Amino acid sequence: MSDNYNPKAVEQGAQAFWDESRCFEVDEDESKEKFYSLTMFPYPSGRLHMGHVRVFTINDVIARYQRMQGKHVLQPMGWDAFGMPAENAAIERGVPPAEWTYSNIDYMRGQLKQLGYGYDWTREVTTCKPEYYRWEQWLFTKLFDKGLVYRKDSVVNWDPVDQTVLANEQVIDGRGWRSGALVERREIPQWFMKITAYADELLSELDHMDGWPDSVKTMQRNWIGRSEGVELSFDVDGEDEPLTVFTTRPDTLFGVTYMAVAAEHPLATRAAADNPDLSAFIEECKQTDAQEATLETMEKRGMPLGINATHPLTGEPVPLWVANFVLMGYGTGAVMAVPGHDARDWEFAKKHDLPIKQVIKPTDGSEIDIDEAVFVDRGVLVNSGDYDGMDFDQAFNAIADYFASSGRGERRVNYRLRDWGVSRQRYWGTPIPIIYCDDCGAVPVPEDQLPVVLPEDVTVTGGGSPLKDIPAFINTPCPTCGKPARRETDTFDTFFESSWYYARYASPDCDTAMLDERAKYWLPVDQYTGGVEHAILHLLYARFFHKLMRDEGLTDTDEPFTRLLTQGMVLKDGSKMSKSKGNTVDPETLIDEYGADTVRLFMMFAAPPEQALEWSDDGVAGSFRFLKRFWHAVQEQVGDVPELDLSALTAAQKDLRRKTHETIGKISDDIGRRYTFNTAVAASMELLNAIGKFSDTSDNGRAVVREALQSVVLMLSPITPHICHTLWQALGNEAPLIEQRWPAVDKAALVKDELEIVVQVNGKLRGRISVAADADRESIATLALEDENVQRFVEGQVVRKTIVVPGKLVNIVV
RNA sequence: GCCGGGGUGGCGGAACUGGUAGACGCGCCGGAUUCAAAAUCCGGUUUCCGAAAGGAAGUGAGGGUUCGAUUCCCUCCUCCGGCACCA
Repeated sequence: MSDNYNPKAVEQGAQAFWDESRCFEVDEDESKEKFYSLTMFPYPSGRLHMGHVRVFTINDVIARYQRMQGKHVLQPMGWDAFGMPAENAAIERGVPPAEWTYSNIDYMRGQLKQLGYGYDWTREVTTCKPEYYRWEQWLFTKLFDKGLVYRKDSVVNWDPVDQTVLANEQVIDGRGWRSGALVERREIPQWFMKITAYADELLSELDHMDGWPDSVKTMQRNWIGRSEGVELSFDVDGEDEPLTVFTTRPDTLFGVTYMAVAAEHPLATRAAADNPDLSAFIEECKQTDAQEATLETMEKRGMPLGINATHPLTGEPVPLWVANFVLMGYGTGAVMAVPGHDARDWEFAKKHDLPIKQVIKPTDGSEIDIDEAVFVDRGVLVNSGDYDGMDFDQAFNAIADYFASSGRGERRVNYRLRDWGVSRQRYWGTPIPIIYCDDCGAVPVPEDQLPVVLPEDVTVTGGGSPLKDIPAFINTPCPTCGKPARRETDTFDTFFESSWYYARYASPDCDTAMLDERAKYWLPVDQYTGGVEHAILHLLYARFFHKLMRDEGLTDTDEPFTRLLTQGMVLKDGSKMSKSKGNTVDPETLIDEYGADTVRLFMMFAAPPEQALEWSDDGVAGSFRFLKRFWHAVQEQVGDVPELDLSALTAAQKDLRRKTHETIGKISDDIGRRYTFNTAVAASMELLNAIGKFSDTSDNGRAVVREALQSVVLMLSPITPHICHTLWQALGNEAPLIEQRWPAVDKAALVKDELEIVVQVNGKLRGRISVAADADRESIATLALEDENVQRFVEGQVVRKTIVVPGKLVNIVV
């Protein structure tokens, strides 16, 4: 081995070895236990950023560790290749999106190889290729036949100057990012997937997903938002149809003092017809973007419609209002308002001087002033006619039963989750496989005409999708009747592609079906790693797609990802690294300077994976120094070493062996169970420090050091695989490191004769004592009291209690 | 606004099940080596008092439970992620 650590040579050597031995290419070997380890695939934005390096390293560490446990490991990589940035690049630089995307992929693939990740590149998947997206087009048409997709009007951000639909990201402070015009809400017809049909399963399955973080499961539960309530009807003056609302609080029904409908609601539209003020207000309500955060934080405004509904129990008139915080498309587009017992209704009533009625009183009998403060807790009904005195459950049931029996309402389960709108008015995406015929309506493209290929030779200007200007794409005969018809020009939401790619890695080259039998070997994914920002949308859509594919017979499992790790962001100076902030650090520069192992090591050492990681140039230099020390520590020990003689160990040799095997135990737990790679690295450093302090050059001394060093090389190999590959060879091992098993703990090495016990007086540390490992509580307590410093604090006091925690501490309470 | 997560030395973090707060690393200080510097090696490093032994305080703020709280409970402050068309 060379005298100095030369990362470039070491890394090229190791990577060449892995390439030549094709050790990361895997088949479907039924005799072996499989382990499918996956990261969320990257968008090919141009170059890798530190966030990529972090996820990929975390997952590579897990994959390599599992391989050392004897598992048959699949770790694939691919490209989430459709999306807006390619169109933006096309507008700015005139490069067609396809060309831009493919050249980015080529560059980034090279960067991934430099980092030494153990991918099976034969399974690479690129979502903008027809051989990939044809299968999601196929699935969409299957779901069309099953009634799981439908078309309805839905709200988008409309830029009135550019005459185009904007993504939420393109709306800055309520204005279009290019035109600067105030964005409007506009309704256009779009395709939807019935994810709500799977809401109950998506919710209940979470209870069994032990490998997912509780925080993610909680977020998904809240997102799905199952609630049990009652749907009830209010008659409206001058209308044939009653107004239907859903409420989870039918017990507060007597407290309804007004109702509110969305600006787009037909009742509002009709009332505005001969009321210019109202009409102007409704137009104003539409002058906002379509984001929920905007809606929930903006000033709550409203205006009376001048129409009354009739309270279904009291018969009293209830005024109807139009309000900017009620949205068409959420439920029925109308809500009943109970200002006494709902915070938002209370504020609105205060502002518009609407009556506030108390119909619930606290269970503890205390008095409240409903005019001073809203009361939202469940309680006992008052001012509610026959229902007075009932508690929540009694009132809920009684009122629900009354409405059901009178045919004016029914119990209903409601979800916060809405169906998934998949239409995008953009070019660089999967064409939605639908043909519109004047006679036959919307017709799915037949299987033998798939894929609907996206033309790649286009000019993107930013003024709407270029597909609209390609007659050869649009004009096509109706598959049903053969008459001239038109293709859909919208494309799928890019979440569509990322909802099933994990399955396609199992059957990447299958051209007869979406998935084949190989998928049943590899699925589900055992380990999935990606950013927390995907905790809801991507992970929920992927779970939904898995169930859709299951119901098509393509897989036989219910959930796609067994264990989930959500990693934190990479920050610099306290904020996320981003081009716009100008605080990025280019991984490639660092690889050039220090090598991939240093970058990988720093990433794993600087923070636990789930936390945000604060970038530090000094920290990277420190990681490099450690690898140099590691290199020299091994260099000092190369050459043959005698067999370890366990029967003739000195106390110091026993200590180092104990440290070695304690460390093996700790790191196995840190990497295998806890995923705290930072403490695994720290433990390796401690062991290496212990080796450095050990100066015994006797035969047995050298044997003990060799055992310790070999253990460090093996245990750091998932994190810094290149240097460990080389050091392993340098230590005289014939078989390559990549074929080695994880080291095992020798329990005999862990045995201790004496333990150090901490002595507290009134919970404060006052001394330490050394006791025999098998000492009983009595003798530990006695010994503790004898300690000189302890005596000072106990003297003259009455010992009230002595708590002995075996192996840990004694607390003397005086 | 709603949902989820964080806040510990000068800095990144450790303390896993309520039991020694600050492992490991960075930075800094001192020393060795060197003509000198870099690199490397050794030692120190929460704050305050003390020569030391030792003592007091201390985990965002305030309160509570406990022999004992960074850890559990309540209230609040603050930062980060998500909120359905960024990926």
